[in-house]
Amino acid sequence: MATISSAKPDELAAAAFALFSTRGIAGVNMDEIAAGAGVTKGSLYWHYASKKEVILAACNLYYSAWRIQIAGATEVHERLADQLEAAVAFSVRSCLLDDANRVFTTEIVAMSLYDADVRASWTGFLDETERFFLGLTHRAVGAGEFRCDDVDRAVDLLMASMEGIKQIALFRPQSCLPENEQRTCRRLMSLMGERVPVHVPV
Amino acid sequence: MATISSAKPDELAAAAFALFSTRGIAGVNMDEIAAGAGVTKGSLYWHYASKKEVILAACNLYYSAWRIQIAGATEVHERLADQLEAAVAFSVRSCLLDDANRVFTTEIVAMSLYDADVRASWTGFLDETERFFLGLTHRAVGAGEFRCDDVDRAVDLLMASMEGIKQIALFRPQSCLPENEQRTCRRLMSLMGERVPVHVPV
DNA sequence: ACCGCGCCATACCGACCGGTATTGAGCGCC
DNA sequence: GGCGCTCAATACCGGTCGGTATGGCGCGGT
Repeated sequence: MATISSAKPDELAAAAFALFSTRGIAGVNMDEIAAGAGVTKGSLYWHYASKKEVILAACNLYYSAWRIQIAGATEVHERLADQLEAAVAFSVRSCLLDDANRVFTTEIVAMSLYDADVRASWTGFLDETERFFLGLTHRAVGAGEFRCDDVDRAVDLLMASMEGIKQIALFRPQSCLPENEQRTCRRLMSLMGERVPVHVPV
Repeated sequence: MATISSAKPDELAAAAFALFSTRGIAGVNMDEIAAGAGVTKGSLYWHYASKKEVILAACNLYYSAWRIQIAGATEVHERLADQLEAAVAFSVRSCLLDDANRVFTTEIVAMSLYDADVRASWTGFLDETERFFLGLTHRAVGAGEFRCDDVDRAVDLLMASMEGIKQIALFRPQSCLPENEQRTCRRLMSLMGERVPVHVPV
């Protein structure tokens, strides 16, 4: 058979992420993760030394997916203001509609309360997200496409609001309805600043 | 001895809350909860049928403490705008500085992912909190002390931001510094609307 | 004096789970 | 063919924890 083997750890991490994001981290044991990838626990422990390593690998998988998705959602737009709006819309959608996202991130946050490694991992992701929005907003403002008096304040509030929205959506299912999703996007954008209307030459 | 006994369940719940809020719900077992109240597990199970009942009792204790604290923080002010500002300041402070608050609520939110009873309990608390801020803001606006075009939007964003701030503070210790705490309060208030200056007769 | 009952302690069960020890199958290499 | 490496499967250990069974102790009622 001679499996190339280099992809196996990723396969295992993917199986772990799939289970974690539906049944939670504590709700899944190592036997089930192994079974999800078609192997047994003995093999799983050959690739990862502990459950925590599996969790951190699943985190990295999540971060990679996020990078790809938000890049795909924004890069289709030419104008920077549109990119910013698309990035916010993508984030809101994933907060409100993506149950896997909510389950996984909530568990990771809870785990960060006690585990410094997991906390460091998530801190890195938060930093990356913040840099993304800061950079995009600054560029949109610099290009004269968006008006925002205090970009740092705006992005800070945006980040907090999005985390809060994701959390509260668990308790307010009606906030996940399409019309409320759009309203949430508008509210978040109005919190950021306002678009500069395109100058249409006559 | 003949202990009055009526206070015992609350004592047990208080011991449970103290442990939950420092070491998490999953990190505390029934023996430790009982020991924290000076009894053994047998007694604990005489008062509560399951660990979940203990958890829900600890939740109710938390809600009661919140009611008392936020009432105490606001009622010292005469003007409604001041009350609103004090309520926001209290919430921010408890989000940023109160580790027990963060640990307990994060665990409850994570538990709500899978347990409908816990979720219902926390939903009730969120509703209560929202009603509190909606009512206070509406009254402040009605009394002409505060200007806010869309109270529903403002309170929605406020609730989301506060939950997000509490969560993100775990990963950004510097946001808990006093100067950043005040800045956060100002940002949240600016998100709500603006105070109407007191009319000082000359 | 006796009983019932509220309250508590002791001892224990059974299930679960992370992690390990051990063995073996396939494969490249000499 | 024999050796050694990689990777996988089986069985098992040690410990934890929620929950239960059972018995005891003191008090109030009669």
